[in-house]
Amino acid sequence: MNVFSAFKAVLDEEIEALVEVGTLPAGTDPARVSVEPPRDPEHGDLTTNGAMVLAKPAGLKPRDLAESLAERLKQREFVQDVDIAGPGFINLRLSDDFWRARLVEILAAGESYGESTVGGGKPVNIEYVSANPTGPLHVGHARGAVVGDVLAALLDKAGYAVTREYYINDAGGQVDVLARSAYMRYREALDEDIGEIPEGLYPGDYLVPVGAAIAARDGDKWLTADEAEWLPDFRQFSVDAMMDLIREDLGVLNISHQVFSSERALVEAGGVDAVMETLENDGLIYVGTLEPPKGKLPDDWEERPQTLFRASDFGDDTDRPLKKSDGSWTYFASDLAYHEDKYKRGFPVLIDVWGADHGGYVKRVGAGVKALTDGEARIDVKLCQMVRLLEDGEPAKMSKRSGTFVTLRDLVQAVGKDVVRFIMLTRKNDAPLDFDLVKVREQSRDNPVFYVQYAHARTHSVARMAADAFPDGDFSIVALKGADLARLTDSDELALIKQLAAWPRTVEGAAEAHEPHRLAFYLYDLAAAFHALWSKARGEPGLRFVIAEDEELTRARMALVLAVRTVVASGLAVMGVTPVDELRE
RNA sequence: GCGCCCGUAGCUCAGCUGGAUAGAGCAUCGGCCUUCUAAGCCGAAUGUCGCAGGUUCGAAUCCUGCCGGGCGCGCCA
Repeated sequence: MNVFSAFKAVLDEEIEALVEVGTLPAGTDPARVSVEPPRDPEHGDLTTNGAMVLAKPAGLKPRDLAESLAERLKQREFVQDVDIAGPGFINLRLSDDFWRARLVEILAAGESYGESTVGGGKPVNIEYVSANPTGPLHVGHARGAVVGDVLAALLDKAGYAVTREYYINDAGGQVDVLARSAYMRYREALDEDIGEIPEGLYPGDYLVPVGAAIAARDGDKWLTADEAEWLPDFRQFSVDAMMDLIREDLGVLNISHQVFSSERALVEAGGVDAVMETLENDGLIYVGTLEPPKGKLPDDWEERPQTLFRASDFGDDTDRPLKKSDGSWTYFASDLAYHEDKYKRGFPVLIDVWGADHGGYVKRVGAGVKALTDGEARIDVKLCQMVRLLEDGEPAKMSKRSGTFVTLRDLVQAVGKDVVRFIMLTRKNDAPLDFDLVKVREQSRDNPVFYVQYAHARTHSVARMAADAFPDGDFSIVALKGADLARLTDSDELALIKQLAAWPRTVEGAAEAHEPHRLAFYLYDLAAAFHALWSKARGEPGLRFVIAEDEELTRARMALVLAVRTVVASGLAVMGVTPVDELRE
């Protein structure tokens, strides 16, 4: 239950009632009215701006309208207290029993707590990673991979029908380079001395087994053949091999896409031609000459007419080329076809996760999607900034030979899947991220992964204490749902419950905003509150979770502890991080 | 030159789509271990939310213009 939207519904009923009695005019629209947690908990549990938002169109003073609403809200179930503050905020305080009932709800729901139906089963396509199939994934890809994957899980939890997709860029020139590079390795596998891999080809030794595999399959039949004969075959073979490699890389992060779309397949099936024809018929394609970019002119600039898409009619800064000088489609052309294809496959919401270096591309794709779907589809591009690898504050110098980069696999091997997944979400996607390989192994509050895991482990530690203190006690979740929760009376205990009850709202908010990093911040704050309560008992032994002489009180507090465990586990599950039961070695 | 992103405490960053007195970690200072794991907790101090206008009952948040940083800028993907 999202407490805030639940009470928004209550408020809407009262607004409607005021319309019926004539206090508010007919047609009053409560859409802009919000119910949220106040910034200062002293103000209550919930606050609404309703009186301020609705007063003006109704010709009322905000505080007068607030009075009318407050009178009605006071009558509602669970509302303990209502007051009006500042320019017209209505602050609600809910009964302690209402909050205690959230614990039962949490324990009953288990890890599914926080699931929501706001998505309404709406299909969402999220495309992420989509690295060129020319080699293993590196650290930069890891961020987009995690952001995309967790956003997908988040949307799923919020009730959307999510499809995880990977676009294989296998139609451009770079896969020909890949094929030629594999050919070198093929010759090498047949005992030819190839020397250094020539400039412009991929030197990585991950292509050695590819060359060897082709040699094993085909023998020396390609050695004397012209490039035109062997290239398509080598290209397909090595792209497939690279995609296997990439799938394995993603596997170490526990990421798997449901759909892999091939650019080449799209082009060969005539998908691009079809879309271009559509645009042509709509009068959105013409041959023209673009202005050279102002300021720094490219060295080889020469004016020439091009086939252009009228992107500037749809919000882009300029029109965009669709054909290369050799007559083949530009990447943009096939990307238009690809996005239209996604829309036609039934996705009104498209999310793309890209590296920030592709930022200049966002507008033109948005323009294309707008043109091709009559503005029906919504596209949101999440740009991921750089990841800086550090070692204790200094730029990391993880073993890298010249010409290679730190691979995703190296990173996961160094710190583990869970750490990579968590750390990648400790910043907004559009903020640069420092990933300190030393710090993430520290066991301190400075390391959010540890801190949150410690909270989860501590719930188990406390449970062991309880079992020791009451060898015959039943502290199972089923039993604890029946605990006498009225024994939870400390203000910090109740504050912690309220924080737990904010989880469904956090899920919905993060999902709607497409901001998975909010989960990491929520969990960190929740962990801090739990640790604080635990520590408070150090000074006040009566607050300890386990009270040896009072089993019923212990049971009530264990219900709270298990609820904390449940919500932390629920959050980590969305993040794809495995919770630990114990940290001590 | 143009576009996009960013500018919040000494440092690193949040700020829940416009709400009340702007928050957290690190660092600094002061407390707290015969312990439910001090791998931590509590408290103090810290601000021209880059600058200037505007919209609004209300702006770190939206609009405009500057300043500063990053990324990108026709036939790479």
